This record gives sequence, C-alpha cells and structure tokens, in this order.
Amino acid sequence: MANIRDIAKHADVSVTTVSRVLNEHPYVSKEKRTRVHAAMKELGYLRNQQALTLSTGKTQRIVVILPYMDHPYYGFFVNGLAKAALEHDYRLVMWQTEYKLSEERQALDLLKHREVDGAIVLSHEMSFKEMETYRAYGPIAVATVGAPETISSIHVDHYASFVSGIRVLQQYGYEEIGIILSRSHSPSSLARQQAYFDEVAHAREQWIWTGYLTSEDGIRLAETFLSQKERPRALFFSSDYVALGFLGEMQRRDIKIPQEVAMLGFDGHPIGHAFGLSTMLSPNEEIGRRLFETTLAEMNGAQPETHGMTVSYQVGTTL
Amino acid sequence: MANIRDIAKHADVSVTTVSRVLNEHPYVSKEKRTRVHAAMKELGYLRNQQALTLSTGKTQRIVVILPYMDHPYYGFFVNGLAKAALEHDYRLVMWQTEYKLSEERQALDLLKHREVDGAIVLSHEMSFKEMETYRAYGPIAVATVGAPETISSIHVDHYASFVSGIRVLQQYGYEEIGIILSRSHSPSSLARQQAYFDEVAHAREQWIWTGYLTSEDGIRLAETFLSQKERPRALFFSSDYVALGFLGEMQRRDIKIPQEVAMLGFDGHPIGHAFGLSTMLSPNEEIGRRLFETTLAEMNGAQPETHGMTVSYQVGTTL
DNA sequence: GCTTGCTCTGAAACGCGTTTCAGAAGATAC
DNA sequence: GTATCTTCTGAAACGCGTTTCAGAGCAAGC
Repeated sequence: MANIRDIAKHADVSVTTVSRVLNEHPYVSKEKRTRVHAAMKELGYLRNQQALTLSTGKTQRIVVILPYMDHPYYGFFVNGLAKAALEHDYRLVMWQTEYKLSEERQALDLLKHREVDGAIVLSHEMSFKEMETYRAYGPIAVATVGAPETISSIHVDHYASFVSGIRVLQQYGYEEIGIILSRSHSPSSLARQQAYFDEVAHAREQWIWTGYLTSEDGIRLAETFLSQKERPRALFFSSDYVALGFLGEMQRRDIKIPQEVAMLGFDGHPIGHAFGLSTMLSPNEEIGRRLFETTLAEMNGAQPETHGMTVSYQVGTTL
Repeated sequence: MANIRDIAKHADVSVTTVSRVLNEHPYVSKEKRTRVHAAMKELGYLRNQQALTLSTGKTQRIVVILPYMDHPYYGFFVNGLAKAALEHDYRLVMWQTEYKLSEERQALDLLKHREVDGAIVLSHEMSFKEMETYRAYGPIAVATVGAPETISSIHVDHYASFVSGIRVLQQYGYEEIGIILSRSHSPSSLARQQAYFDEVAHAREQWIWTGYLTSEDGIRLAETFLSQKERPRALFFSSDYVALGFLGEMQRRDIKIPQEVAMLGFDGHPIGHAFGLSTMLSPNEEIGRRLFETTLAEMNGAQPETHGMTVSYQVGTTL
C-alpha cells in the first residue's frame, strides 16, 4: 500500500506538495501537480481514511441509537437519516440497544472515544441528566420530548398529536375512547395519557392499555379487549403495527370494524393503508432528516434546537 | 484531552508503560500500574479510538450495503447482523444504496480506504466480477446466490425454497399457480422462475408478475390480477408485504381468500401472521448472523464460505 | 561462580495525512 | 531601485496509541 511519502519520493516532491494536490490546494505548479498525479496512478495510491481522521479529528460518522433496527416504527426515521447522511457524506453507525441502558452507554461512549462526531438517539432509557454528561464530547439529538437545552430535540408533539387524533374520533361521533400505548413510563406515553384525560370526557383508567409494541402484541390485545365487560367504542393506537395485529385478529374472529369497535392508528405505515387503517400520519422521515441536519449544524457551531412536529389525519375505513 | 504522553509524564513512567497498562500486558510492576491508573483517573484519560485504529490497522467496523434500511424485507437480516456485531464488539456502518450502482461502489470504496474491515452486501446491482475487484481490500459476504469462490455467500436457496413452496401449494390441491416476483433480473427471481417452470405443469409466462416489492405494489397487483381473463388458482408471492397489500385490497373488494385465489407468502413476517397469511419461513436473522460471522472468520484467515439455507412452511389460512 | 531465563522499563520508530512556518523566486507597484 | 505581493515549496511538528528492540536487574539452575 503506497502512502503519501512513497508518492512524494516517486514524484520527487515533498510530502506537503502531495498533500496539497490531494486536497486541491492552490499554489502547486502545474508540472508538479501532474507528476504527483502520475505517481499516484502508477503506485495505485489510496488515501488512508484512518490517518485523515486522526489528523483532522473529524470522523464523518454519527452514531444512531435505537432499540431494534428491524422494528418498523424506526424505519421512516432511519430512512430520513440515511438520506441526509448520504447527501452530506456522513456515515451512519447503527447501535441496537434492545432497550438496555448499558448498551446506550456504550453507544454514547463512542463519542467520548472520538469514534463518532455526534449521536442521534431515537429512543432511550437513559435519563436526560445522564445524557447531558456526554454532551461535552459532541452534539446529541433526540427524537423524544423533554430534552434539556443542551440537547437538540426534533420530535412528534405527542400531546398535540393525540389531542388532534382524539378530535378526529370525536368528529366521527365516538365519545367512549380507549388508548393503546407502548412502554408505560416513556415520556410520549405520559403525554398521550395526559391528552387522553384532558380531552376525553368518558376517560377511564382501565381503557388505557400499556405495553403494546408489536403486531403480535396487537393480536394479544384482541383477546384482552374482548374479555373486558365494559368496552370503549373506539381505540386509539399509538402504533400502526399494534393496530394491524388487532385488526387482523378481529377479522379472524369475524368481528366487524368499525361496527364493534372503531380504530385509529398512528404513524402512517403503507401496510396500514392496504387494510384501510385510519391513522395519524407522522412525519418521521422528516424528523430523521432534521435530526441529522441539526446535529451537523451543531458541529458547525450552531445552538441546539428543539422542535415539535405535528401529525395529520389519514382517511381509512376503520372509523 | 489528555493523551497517553500526558499520562506518562504525570505518572513519571514511559509512554510504553502506559500503553502496556492500557492493554493489560504483563510485566508492569504493581507500583507503576497503580501510578498509571491514578494518573488516568486524575486527568480523565479517554483512549482515542482513531489513533488506535490507525496504529493497528483494524477499524472494528463493517459496512452493510442494502437498498433501503426501512424496507421490512431487510429487517431480520439486519437484526441478526446487529446482534452478532454487538457480541463481537464490532460496529455496523449502514449504507443505503437505493439500488444505485454508484452508491454500491462508494460503499465498497470504504474498504479500499481502510474505513471498514469488511463488507456485507444484502442486495446488489453490481456484477460479481466487479465486486471481486474489491476483494483484495477485505472480505466481502453477500446474501445473494451465485457468488464466486472468493466471496462468501450465505443465502436462501431460492430454487429449492420455491420448489418446496410449490409443493405445498400442490399438496393443497392447487395446480394452476402464478408467481409474484420482485426485480425481474435478480438472480433470486431467475431461480424462482426456474423452479416455477420445472415444477408447475400448468406454468404460463403471463402468470409471472415481476416488479413487485412493497405492499403498495401488492395493492396495485390486485387490480392487474383481476383484470386478467385467465387467472391461476393460487399465487406464490416472493414477499409477505406484497402479499399483504394484495390481501388487503382483496378484502376491500370483498373477494374471498382462498376461495377466489389462494395465497402463499415468503419471509414469515409477524404482521403476516396477524392476517393468517400462509407463508414460507425464511431464516433471515440466522443468515444475518452467519454473514457477520463468516466475515469475521475471513478476517482471521478463514476461507470464504458458501451456504444455501432452506425455508419451512408456516401454516396460515390463505391456502 | 557462571549461565540462563524471567521480569520490568523506556527510547524510538511506526501507521499516515495535515498544517504551520519559514523562505525562495518572480512579478508588480511606485 | 526598492518595497510589496503573489506564487510555490518543503522541513518539521502534530494527532496519538502500538510495537520493536535493547538493556538492566535479579533469581534459579548446575
């Protein structure tokens, strides 16, 4: 593997000159420039990215922290991130945490050890307080709500979004509403619950189902739901996949939707569209893109940014 | 940021000794060891991963090349990869190509520039011939069939798998079978077509539909399918998501499955289970894991490996 | 008592590209 | 003719951890 010094010797110039040619600096005579190019070609020179990284201190990498890479919920985010990263010639290092705090720490340690320039956190168990201790080593952007000033946050405003979803349900005439949430202690779930109690007159504790993340969970939910004596007339799901699992199971049992129970999803996954799922369209790809861009901006000196995004209603046939 | 030389000075030892402590080499006196540890703690030493990488030539990173990160098809693969990578303390650099050859080249260039130690290719437009030109710079493993000896391949044996799927359909009494494929020119599609012609007596050219990748495509397919005069009695899909899109659209039109047309999917996505989709279960997570492990093994001197995996039938209600 | 071997230590070189600084040569300005 | 630019060049230092090599001190073996 030829290095820059070999090229210099071969072209009979200094290492500095080779570096200048490599970086297209001005002030290199045409003659030496061509000699360097010829030498690079002849020796098959390939710039060692590691050396560049060590020298400049910039890795051109960002770590993306998320619980599961194959969970469809994160698909749009990651897509937006990937597109933005590609455009700016950045690489994405994916770190799957499986909701483990220890893994989140390891991922953020990459920042400390200069292995990445920044971190994007799509979901976290870690407290913001602890997360802030990593902030000194590089910009951090989260897709969740409640971040301190030092940490950028581009998130869905879950409160406002749930309010608008509930309004949709009410417009369709549903007053007795239940909600299906993912992890009960997450800030988004808390915001959703708050919206539920604030907006639904007939709100009931037992009409809040928590711990539903996957389509399998949705199947399970059908059983639980049907075994309940007093049931709401409509269900507002925090995830399309949970809603679809539920919908499939209801179909299997020949229970009519929305006659027996109306359904409103959340996310706007294409597969939901195939089954006519009414849902709240979440701009997750846009959020992914902005998460990247705000991180990049911070690396260039900008201040952390907080921005809440809202969702829109997508018509289906389950209301 | 304190570096190893600062620590050495502070602990009044040589740089070598600090490095030895860092790497837990033997032959460091207890006394100096504790002095070094104290200095590291006092100065808040953090090892610079970049320097380590440059020095050792090992990046502990592998690039994963795939068309779209949010396509559910790749979810299981990526999950298996992520788990294996985590276990071996490797980082995954994801490169989304959107089926562009130029992006595949850029991704493989990471290998040339020593930015990653190996590459895992889940899907590619590039010819194997071109891919082999990158082989000198590090191990490459693909999830597709037809790789030359120098490139590891852990893949689904699409021919055998399609044969066994067709046998399942035939056991259910279906003789007039159509197949739904993704990109027509891909090796997997060719293998599937071959299996189709070899195994289905009533095979017809016009019962092969190509260009169907997403659930949206599946919705589109319903229209196309129904507008055809002579239709097969069963459809074998190469993707669960396409099948689900089709299924949803058929439901919307109140067309009974399997009475009007039987359906067999491929992959085994949980969401298919919710809708009773009969499918061929593909060990994609296992493939992901093995792709990583074979790459790791090659980095340690092992020979490239080729292995075809087979699928099993998962009972549903669409047959 | 001498050889062999083990434990411990550090200087220097290495991986490799970038950047700073000093300086030379030629051109332009007044 | 002198001062001031502009252009071009390269030596050396830098980023920072690892590895090689040479050597010192001390214990065990015969």
